[in-house]
Amino acid sequence: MSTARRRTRQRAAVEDLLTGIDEFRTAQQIHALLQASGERVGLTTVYRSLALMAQAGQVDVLLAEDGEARYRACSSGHHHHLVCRECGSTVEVTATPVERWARTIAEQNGFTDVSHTVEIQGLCEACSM
Amino acid sequence: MSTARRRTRQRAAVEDLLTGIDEFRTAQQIHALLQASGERVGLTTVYRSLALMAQAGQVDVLLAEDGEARYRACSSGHHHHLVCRECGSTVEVTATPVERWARTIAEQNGFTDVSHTVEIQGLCEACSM
DNA sequence: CTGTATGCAAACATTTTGCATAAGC
DNA sequence: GCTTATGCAAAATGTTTGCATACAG
Repeated sequence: MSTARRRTRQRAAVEDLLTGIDEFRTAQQIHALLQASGERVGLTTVYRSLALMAQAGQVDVLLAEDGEARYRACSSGHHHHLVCRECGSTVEVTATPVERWARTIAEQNGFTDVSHTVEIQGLCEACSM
Repeated sequence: MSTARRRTRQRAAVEDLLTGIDEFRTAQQIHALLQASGERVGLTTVYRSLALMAQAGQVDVLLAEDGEARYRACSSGHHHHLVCRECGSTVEVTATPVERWARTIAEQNGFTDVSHTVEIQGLCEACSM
């Protein structure tokens, strides 16, 4: 039953790349970056590694408006993102007041088993110049 | 330059169907429902109609975790949704405190031109029984 | 009549899967 | 050596587009 994860070159490559970037990147971008840096990793493997990491909570997944998923290495624990529309750079933020608000609203409407999605988009300082 | 929208049978069919439902539905579901009700409308047209309506603010679009877009006729004006994970039924909510919070957080981090995404998921009363 | 709308089929893009091979433990 | 991981090619999915035809104004 234990997932018995194996440490392979390609898996490590994905992890290493991801920890070196603090912006959200698509699976295909990550694949391209690996190729560019000389690592030979199949696109399939990139997808599979990202899926595993996401499940393990090692990366955060964001669904963009064009339906493409974007990945980023993130601190564990519950948090939300302030993302730059232009360059994809990210600030992790906590939203304690929002958490409370969400729960209250949900309860008032008879909803249970509540979760939520909060995200702020904008232009970061560098990109707004 | 004016878009000169034309009133066609199929366009009306999509609008009518949508106003009769208060749950989020995918384009393909909408297409299937139209077929089932005897209306002959191409899937392409459904997509095109929904895109137009979304642009005009007549429907709200939601991107699900599986990358599928979901549509729903909505009140105009800025609002957010409390959605049932199970049946897709929806309650529109306003989030004034959250708006303020989002703006503040963004400003504190030097972000401008701010927008946000807020959504609450849960199980509605009917589905939690 | 002129130009927008439709619908089919084909194109597209992203992600997933089947299966044989390679490799970790 | 048993089992998981990889990688290619092919499939699956959701959506968009080219183009000839139909129809609204």
